[in-house]
Amino acid sequence: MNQHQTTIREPQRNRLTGDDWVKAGLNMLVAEGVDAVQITRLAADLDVSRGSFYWHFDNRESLLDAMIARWRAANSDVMDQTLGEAETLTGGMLTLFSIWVEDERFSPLLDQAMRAWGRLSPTVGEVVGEEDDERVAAITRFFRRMGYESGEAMVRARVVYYTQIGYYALNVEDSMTARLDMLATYFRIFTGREIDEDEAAPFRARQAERARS
Amino acid sequence: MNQHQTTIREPQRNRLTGDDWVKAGLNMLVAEGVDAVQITRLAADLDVSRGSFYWHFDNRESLLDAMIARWRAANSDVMDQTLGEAETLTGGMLTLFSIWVEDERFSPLLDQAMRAWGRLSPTVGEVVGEEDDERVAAITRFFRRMGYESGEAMVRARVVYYTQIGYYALNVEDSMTARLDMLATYFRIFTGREIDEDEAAPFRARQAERARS
DNA sequence: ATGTTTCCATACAAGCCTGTATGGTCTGGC
DNA sequence: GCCAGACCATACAGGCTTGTATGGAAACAT
Repeated sequence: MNQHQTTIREPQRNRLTGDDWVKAGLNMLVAEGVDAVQITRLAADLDVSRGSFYWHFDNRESLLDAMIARWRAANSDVMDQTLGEAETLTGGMLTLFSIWVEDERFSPLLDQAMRAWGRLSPTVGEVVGEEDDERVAAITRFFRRMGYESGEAMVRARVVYYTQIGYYALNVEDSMTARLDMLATYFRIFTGREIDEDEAAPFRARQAERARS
Repeated sequence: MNQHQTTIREPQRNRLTGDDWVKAGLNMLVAEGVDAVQITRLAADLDVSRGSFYWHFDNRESLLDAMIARWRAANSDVMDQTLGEAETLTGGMLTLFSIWVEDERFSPLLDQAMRAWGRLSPTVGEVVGEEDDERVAAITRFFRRMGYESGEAMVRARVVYYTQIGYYALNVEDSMTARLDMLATYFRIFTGREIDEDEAAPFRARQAERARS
């Protein structure tokens, strides 16, 4: 700890940081959309007055900008890093499935909310689009490493990623057992090959366990 | 354009029906989301005063209800009817692709807007969910007719439909030639079989023609 | 042509949200 | 102890939207 220099103070118990407002904003974005991200409502949620907000931010616009930056920073390279370690086709695909259901850095709900926002805001749409492109590129590289021809790798990456997006866009809710029953079929469609059940066994066990808690 | 000496009584045929307001509402929904569907803004678009609106509708809520009903009615059974006529696997898949790009009854943009709305409104979400289920069921029946086993037919239907949804959710924009280049690959992934190029030739020609206009 | 119905314009009263202005309170360094 | 700065509360002005009330004009029947 520094002694004579001014140090960055720890957030006080009762006081807020700018990031608290950003997190509250993202929560509100997920729950009710951008238009519901209002200073008045966030202040009520945080149990504080609007006066606090205008100390941390210039205006509502700057809060929205901070929310965008936070999402982008949290998501960047997650898929690329995770997929980069995959050594087998089955392992990589299971990793891909896992990201959406159990990776802490990934939030499908926030993803969806950002996408809905991006549909109406060109600047947000651009950020989301870049992120999407990076993810598809990461999956494409994975398929290439697994020996797929360039064009096919790209189309397969798209089908996999778009299906995931569509899955959440449609708010599909089927049970974990139903999902695991379809696992081999999804794998066959996505890859054109058969899943390695020996390698999939731990994944199945882990997901079944997760479903119980 | 003064109107001082005008005894030329124009027919004033610009009177509106309730459906005009509904259509304007849907346009606004697509362009800027539900929260932008405001009586004041629609009145400005229709070049009329808000007084008109409150003659056709009780309040904003009833307009939104009418918008939902109109979307549902326009979409109902479209996919089922169109796919029901398909005799071959290639024919059916091409029909499926066509619906999204050239069927007048189908509007992917409105679809997307309704989905974004449904994310925030439970009642709308339920309507959209029912429509989605019907469409997936229609595609599943098609795959079954083409000889796929029941479980596989359902999963393939999902992959096809979710991919379409994801495709639009991501605002993908690639050229028609690029799309046609990937056609055979998409077909192979979706169906697990090879496309009948003889049957696909007219489709390719028609799409290439559409791209020029 | 005349009265009734249909459709629209205008004015007004609420309510909500933003941004600013200003003053209060808590915290840490000196 | 005291002071400066970080943090927050309160009050106010301006803008925008909804819904209602009410009068007027066009269309249509009789």
